[in-house]
Amino acid sequence: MPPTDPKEITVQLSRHGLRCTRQRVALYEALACDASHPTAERLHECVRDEHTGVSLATVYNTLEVFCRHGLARKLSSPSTGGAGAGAARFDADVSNHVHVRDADGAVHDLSDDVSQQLLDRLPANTIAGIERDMGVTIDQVHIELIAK
Amino acid sequence: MPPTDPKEITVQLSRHGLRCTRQRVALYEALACDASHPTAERLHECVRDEHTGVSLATVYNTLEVFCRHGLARKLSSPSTGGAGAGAARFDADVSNHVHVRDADGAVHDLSDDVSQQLLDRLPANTIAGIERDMGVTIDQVHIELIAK
DNA sequence: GTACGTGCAAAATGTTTGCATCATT
DNA sequence: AATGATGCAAACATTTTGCACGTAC
Repeated sequence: MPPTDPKEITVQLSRHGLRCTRQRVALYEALACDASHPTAERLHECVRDEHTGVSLATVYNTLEVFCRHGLARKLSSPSTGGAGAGAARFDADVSNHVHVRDADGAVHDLSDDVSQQLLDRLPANTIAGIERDMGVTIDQVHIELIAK
Repeated sequence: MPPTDPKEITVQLSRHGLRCTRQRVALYEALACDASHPTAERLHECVRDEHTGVSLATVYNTLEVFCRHGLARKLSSPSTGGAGAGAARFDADVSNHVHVRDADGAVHDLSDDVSQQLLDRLPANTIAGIERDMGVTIDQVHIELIAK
């Protein structure tokens, strides 16, 4: 669970060697408080009201910084069924958890315990075999359930 | 396994009520023969050489048609780690299979049997519980292994 | 004081649409 | 012949970048 308290957010940013600006704290707070996996545009709307205003470019740049430091995650974009890309969605919860995409394309989190129920079932030896065969190291496992 | 033979492709298009144009057959063939989950741009390069040329707009439009008819699937876009979007990637294999995204962002398929080993482990009763609790019907399960 | 963050606007990238023309059925 | 597909160019949406200014450290 990511911190939603400005003080804790400040601590977390400092710990990663990031400067604690009003904008960054506000942006992180908006992201952490919004369970709907907001787009950059949506976050921009949230943080521009309060404070002196944050530009959309800064929202994008700062989200990239957050992602690079493991403070946020960019979700794969909605498969609209068509070829459209749509806007990227972001999540302050970087723990391994399972997503459910409903028929409208909205993404919901599964609770931690249900996520674990699914993730725990993946056999470690099969994963190890994949790592060996492909010469990679598996870092994360993404599971997404698609509703129709 | 999607058909790669022009004759079979023609049959498949007809079966879905789609017209069999040179461009569509060429595009489907290029998609089915390319295991690297090509982007629209990449497919455009493949099919423009042969034949009289295909425009990029037609590639996008046709891919959308394929997706709508269940003949192709659009993959969720690469999580570059940054905030960048990148181009959508497409796959003619619409069966449930597992993807491995390597450190460079390239997407590889797992073989059918290994995919099944992973997918079969997901407990049906947990899925059923999710469907009940969220009021949805799970249509597909996407698993993606992210390498670092 | 310095190095880094921000805002703005412009560019780069990726995708969709309108419309005239052409080809499959 | 009629319906639907295509090509082109232009519109559109999303994301990134360059540069001048401001601010946390």
